[in-house]
Amino acid sequence: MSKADDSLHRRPDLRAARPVPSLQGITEMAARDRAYHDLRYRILMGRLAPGTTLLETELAGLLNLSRTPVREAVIKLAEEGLVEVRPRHGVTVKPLTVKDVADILDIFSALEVRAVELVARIGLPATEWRQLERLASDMERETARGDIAAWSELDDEFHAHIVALCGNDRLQEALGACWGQQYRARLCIVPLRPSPVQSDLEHRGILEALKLGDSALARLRHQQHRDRADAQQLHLLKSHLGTNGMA
Amino acid sequence: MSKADDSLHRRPDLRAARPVPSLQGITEMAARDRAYHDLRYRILMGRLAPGTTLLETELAGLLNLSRTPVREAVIKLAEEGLVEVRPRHGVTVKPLTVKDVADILDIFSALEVRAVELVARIGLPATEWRQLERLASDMERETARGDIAAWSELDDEFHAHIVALCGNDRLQEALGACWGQQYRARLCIVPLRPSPVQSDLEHRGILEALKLGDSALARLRHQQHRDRADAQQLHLLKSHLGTNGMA
DNA sequence: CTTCCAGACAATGCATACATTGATTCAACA
DNA sequence: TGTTGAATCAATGTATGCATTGTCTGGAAG
Repeated sequence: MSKADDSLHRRPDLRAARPVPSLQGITEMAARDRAYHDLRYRILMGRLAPGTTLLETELAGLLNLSRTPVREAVIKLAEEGLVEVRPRHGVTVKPLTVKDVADILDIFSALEVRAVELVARIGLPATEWRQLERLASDMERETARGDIAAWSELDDEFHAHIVALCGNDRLQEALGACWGQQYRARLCIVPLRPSPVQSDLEHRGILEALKLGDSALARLRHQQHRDRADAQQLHLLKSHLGTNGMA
Repeated sequence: MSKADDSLHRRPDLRAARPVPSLQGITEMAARDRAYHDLRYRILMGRLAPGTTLLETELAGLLNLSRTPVREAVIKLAEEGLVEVRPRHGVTVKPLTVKDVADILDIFSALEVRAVELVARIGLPATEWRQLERLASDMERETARGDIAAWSELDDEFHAHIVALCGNDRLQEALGACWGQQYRARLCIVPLRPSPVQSDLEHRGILEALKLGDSALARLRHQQHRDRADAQQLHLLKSHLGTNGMA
């Protein structure tokens, strides 16, 4: 049995829940994964703009690899919904329409609400609860300072941390995939966001429900949190970008 | 624009929601997809028993293909959770533990409830409603006749049909993946199932809520339906198979 | 007898070669 | 001038070859 296997079930693995781009230690990975992470990173960060079309050969050249691992990476990205492969036209970085984001958020929301419900049912270890409290406080501090970007990072971490405790690896992984898809949309509305006072309040409410172990309450509160936050996100997207494709 | 593209948004595509194994027209597919569908079929139908381990080369020989398309198919199956690849030990058909099934059903349930809610919100076209009514009636007939297998098929179709109307392709696709994963578990408890009178009643209730366009009611009823049905399925699995891996 | 090390072997991961097939262009005919 | 057809070309999908690397076995030493 490998080390990776048993470590998987001891501490919550944040990376699985938070596929926020990161390229550390990318050199020691297999070529296929390097290609995957590299391309994903470029797409999510906007360095590969939506609509960009490249041939498999060009991608291989770009990454200094042969077509085989690049191809496998591209297939994975396509299944994840980040690119589209049209058999003789190359792979295109998918633009996200508002409808796309709405669809993604629908899935994301349904899954995350369930995850929170599960966490409440399992019960939140004291250590984790303290960590989450700390994150909530940090967010409130950033709200006060008006640093929305920092707040947003912490928000990601907060949600991911809860999800990582749900005990359902598949659920966590599915959420990771959704996360990646909505990341670009999230990025581009960060500067437009109003002060997240309401979210901070709701986070406290969710934490309280989790601490109580009241799964129905946690479920309800998180559902409301997401409904409101998603509606806001969609509203911002719609009003500032029209309904066409975008980053 | 290709034919497949616009047809996708006209009529509900049941295949996407119902990845029930089927191998028709498999000869005219690309090798990669042939490999994928063929292997998936064999796994889901139990012709490749859980625990079976094969080398890439052996699989290629089995399907009369080279390693490349087989490899891509295997990667897809692995992402879907049906097989596990251990780098120098071959690919193993994953056994499903009760915990696995519980995890899968958790996701499935969360997503399907959301899908039903969406359908209620969108509104159910009269044509579709009539189709669903017909399916419900057919199920009731099978219940009366005591043909659980036939009932189960219809139940699949009923659920898939509703999901296909939710207007969220990604959601539908995600449900398809879950479906595949729980299929084996479902298969092996079919003969153990009690008469599904309760499900028939609940189906009527869901249809009613859908007809009314009451999304909250639809959501509630479907949630209850799934909770009960899933619990029953898990109970049957647990009591008749122990907690170890199985088909 | 058990454990550790070294060497051989074989499966995979990557690279590359090849064939298929669809797109594009140019020309001819209506 | 517009449309249709064929021919060429190039990108992908598949096959195969090669090198890396992990595993397993056998032997020796503690």
